[in-house]
Amino acid sequence: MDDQTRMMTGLTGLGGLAQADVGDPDSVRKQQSLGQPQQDIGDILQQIMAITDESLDEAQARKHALNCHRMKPALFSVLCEIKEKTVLSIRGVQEEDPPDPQIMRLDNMLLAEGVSGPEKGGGSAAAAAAAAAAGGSPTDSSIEHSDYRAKLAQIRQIYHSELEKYEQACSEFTNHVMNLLREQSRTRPISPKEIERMVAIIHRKFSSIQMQLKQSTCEAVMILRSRFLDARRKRRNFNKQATEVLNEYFYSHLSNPYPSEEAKEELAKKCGITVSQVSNWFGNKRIRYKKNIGKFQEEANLYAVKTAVDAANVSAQASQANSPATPNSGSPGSYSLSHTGDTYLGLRSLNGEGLNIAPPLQPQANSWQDTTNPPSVTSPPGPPGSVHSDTSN
DNA sequence: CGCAATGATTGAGT
DNA sequence: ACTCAATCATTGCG
Repeated sequence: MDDQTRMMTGLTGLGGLAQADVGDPDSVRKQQSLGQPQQDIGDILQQIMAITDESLDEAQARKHALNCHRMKPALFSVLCEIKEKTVLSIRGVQEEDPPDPQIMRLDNMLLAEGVSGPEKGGGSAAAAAAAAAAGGSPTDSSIEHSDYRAKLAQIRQIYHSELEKYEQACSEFTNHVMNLLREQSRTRPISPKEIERMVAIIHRKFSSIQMQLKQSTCEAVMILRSRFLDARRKRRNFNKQATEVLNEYFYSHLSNPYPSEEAKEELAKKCGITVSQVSNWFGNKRIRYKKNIGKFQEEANLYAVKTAVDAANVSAQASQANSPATPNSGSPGSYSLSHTGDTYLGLRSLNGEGLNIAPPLQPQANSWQDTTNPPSVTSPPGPPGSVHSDTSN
């Protein structure tokens, strides 16, 4: 619209034949037959109104006539001239097309979920991770697994077919517009740049539609995930052996039950769970132990005995190998032998598995539970004392 | 079914 | 980044 008005004003300002013949047909009529302006205007209106009723052939004929009009080249050059003056303002409008961060986020997520990536690649990886996190029976999880995969595949299929549809529609529409513009470029100057710009506009419109598709696909995947893979829903108790290993470590480091990263990895490997599961376990254990020490008394004693026996076995073997070695042998843990509650009997060789990488012992007994825990009423003599007394026999 | 146990998550604090 | 504390959601037992 803006272009058109500019052209018109430009034409009227030029004067001469070009204006009279082509730019303003009304004035032509005025010049030729001033006597009957009313009727001429009526004619023109009639023609304009009739345009929509014309058949395609008639329209083509009219177009052809216009293209062959003797003044057409003149009009064209005038239009070019006008364009020359206005082209700068057009140029300023374009640009600004960095990859939309939101669409990138969606793309990344779809890729990560295996919806938009290569077949089955990401999906199985995510599912495998979920299975590992579940840590439960493999048969059970693999059933859910395939269920999840089937649903994911369904989503993927819908996504792809929709995407294809959009892309097809987009290219069809773009082609249509380009043809239209090319056709029009015979009568008015349209640079390839402008066609490009128009195409970019169309693509932007379509990509916003595409983003909606991606967004809803993401939502669907999220729902599916929460339905199938939410760890809370799929919680499995750790197996007995794993719990035992974790408890052994916990009670043998009772004064400082904070396994280092290495220790966590070791424990994770031994238990067949992930490091973060080990962290979770220790977090839960610490808080629950602290909350009700009395309740865990029995457990603590049990593991104290267990560890003591293990340690005794190990030390027996060790003393066979190098008998003169002192029991303490300068280990930082050994000084707390008396009453820290840690490392019963000061023997930290825990199964000889290399788990003795625990952080340095704290001189104060169980300082980790001192924060909000007033000497609990429920805990009789405190765990360390009883642990020690039990094992020392 | 109710309940305790338990693994995971979340939000605040450091 | 890690821990704590509270909480959620599930499991397993009586």
